[in-house]
Amino acid sequence: MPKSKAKLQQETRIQAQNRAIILDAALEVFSASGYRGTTVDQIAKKAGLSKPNLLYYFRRKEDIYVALLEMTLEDWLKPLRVLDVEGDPITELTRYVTEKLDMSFANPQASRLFANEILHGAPHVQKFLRGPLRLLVDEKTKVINEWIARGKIRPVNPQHFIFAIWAFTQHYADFSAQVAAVLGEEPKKAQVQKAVLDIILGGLKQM
Amino acid sequence: MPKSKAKLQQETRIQAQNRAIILDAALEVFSASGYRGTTVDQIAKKAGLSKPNLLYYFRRKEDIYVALLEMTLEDWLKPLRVLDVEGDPITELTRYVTEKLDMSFANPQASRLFANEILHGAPHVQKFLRGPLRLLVDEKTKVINEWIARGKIRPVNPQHFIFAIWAFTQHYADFSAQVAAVLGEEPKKAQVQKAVLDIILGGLKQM
DNA sequence: TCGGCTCTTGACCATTTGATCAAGAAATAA
DNA sequence: TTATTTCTTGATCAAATGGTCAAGAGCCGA
Repeated sequence: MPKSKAKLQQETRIQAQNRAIILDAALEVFSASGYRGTTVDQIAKKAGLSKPNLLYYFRRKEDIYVALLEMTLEDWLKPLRVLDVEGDPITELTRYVTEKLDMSFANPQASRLFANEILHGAPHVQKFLRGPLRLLVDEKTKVINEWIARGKIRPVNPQHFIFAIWAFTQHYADFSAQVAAVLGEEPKKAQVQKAVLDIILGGLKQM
Repeated sequence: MPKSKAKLQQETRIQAQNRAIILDAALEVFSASGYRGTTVDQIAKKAGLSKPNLLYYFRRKEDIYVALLEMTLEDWLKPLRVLDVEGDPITELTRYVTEKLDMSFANPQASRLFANEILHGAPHVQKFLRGPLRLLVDEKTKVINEWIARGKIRPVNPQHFIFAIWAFTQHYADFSAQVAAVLGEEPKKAQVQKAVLDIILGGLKQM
C-alpha cells in the first residue's frame, strides 16, 4: 500500500495573498475587456507577477475567470434572499432595490463581468441560472403574489417585476459609459437612488 | 496633369450582395462572441467566402464591426424621435416601449452587439453617445417635463425614466439566457409586452 | 543549520489569428 | 471577341497568445 500522505494541502500564506492579488487584477481586466479580450499577460502585469508565476496559482486562464464568476454569484443572490413576506412590501422592496443599486455603484466591475457572461449565452453559469437562481425567483414570486393577494400592492407580474429591478439597477454599472455620456457627467448615487426607487416602486401603490 | 479619372467607384452588384452577406454573418458571430472573441475565419465561413475574399470587401476586421455598429445606431434613435409632446403621454410612451421591445425580440443580435460595445466602455461610439443620443435625450426630457407641468403624468425624473425603459426593454434581448433560464422557457412576446407596459407605465398615473 | 517543499522565472513551443500577395478566374464594357 | 476591370483563392507571414519546463531562489519546520 502506498504511503497515502493525503496531504490535503492547506493554503499557504503566500498562496492566499497571491491568489487574492491575481483575482483582483483579473476582475479589472476581464470586466473591461471580456474573456477573449483579456490576455494572461495583462493580468500578470497588473498583478505584478510573471506569467509562469501566475499560471502556478491558476493553471489555466479559464480557472481564474470561473473563480471570479463563482465569487460573484454568491453575492448576487444574497439581497433577494431576505425579501420577507411578512414585512411591508414597500420597505422590503426599497431595501432590495437599494442594495442592488449599491452593488452596482460599489462594484461595477463584478456586475459587468456577470453581464458579459450572460450576454454571451451564460456558458459557465447555466447551472446557477437554472438551479439556485430560478428556485429563489420562484420563491420570491410567491412572496410578491402573496402581497398582492393581501391587497398590499397593486397586481403586477412578479417575475417580470424582478427582471425590471435587475435590469434597471444593473444598468448603472453595465451601461455606465452610456449613462455618463447622456447625462454629461458621472451620476450621483443619492440622486440615482431616489429616481430609481421612485420609478420602480411608484406603480405599486394601491389606487 | 495626371488624367484624373476620379472613378468615384460606384458599388457593383456583386459587391452589394457580398457585403450584405458578410454583414449578416458578422452580426451573428460578433453578437454571440464579442469583438475579440470573433475571428475573421468564423465570419468568412458563415458567409461562405474565403478569408482573403472577405478581406477584399472589408480590409480589416474592425471595419466590419464598425459598419455593423453604425447600422445599429441609426435604428436605435428612430423610435424615440417621434415622441410627441402634443400626444397623450400614455399613448406616446406605450408606442415607444412597444417599439423598443419589438426590436429586442425581432433583432436581439443587434441589441447584444450594442450592449457589448457599451459594456466595454463604448470605444467606437463615444461620439454617437455624447452627440446625437444626448441631444435627443435632452429634447425628450423636455417633452416629459412638459407633460408633468401640464399635470398629465405624475412627476418622475425624465432622464432616469428613459434609462428605465432602455434597461428593461433591452433586458429581454441582452439577458435572454438568464430570462429563459429563470422562466424555464422562452418568454412569449405578447405576455412580456403586457407585463413590461404595466410595470413601466403603471407609476405614471396621477393620483 | 539543514533538507525538503514552495515559489519564481527566462526560455521556449505550438497554435491561432489578422493580414498580405501574386496569380488566375470571372464578369463586363468596347 | 477582346481588353480591362473586378473578383477569388492557395500559400504564406509576422505577431500574439495560452501554456510548459527545467532550473534556481526562497521559505520554513525539525
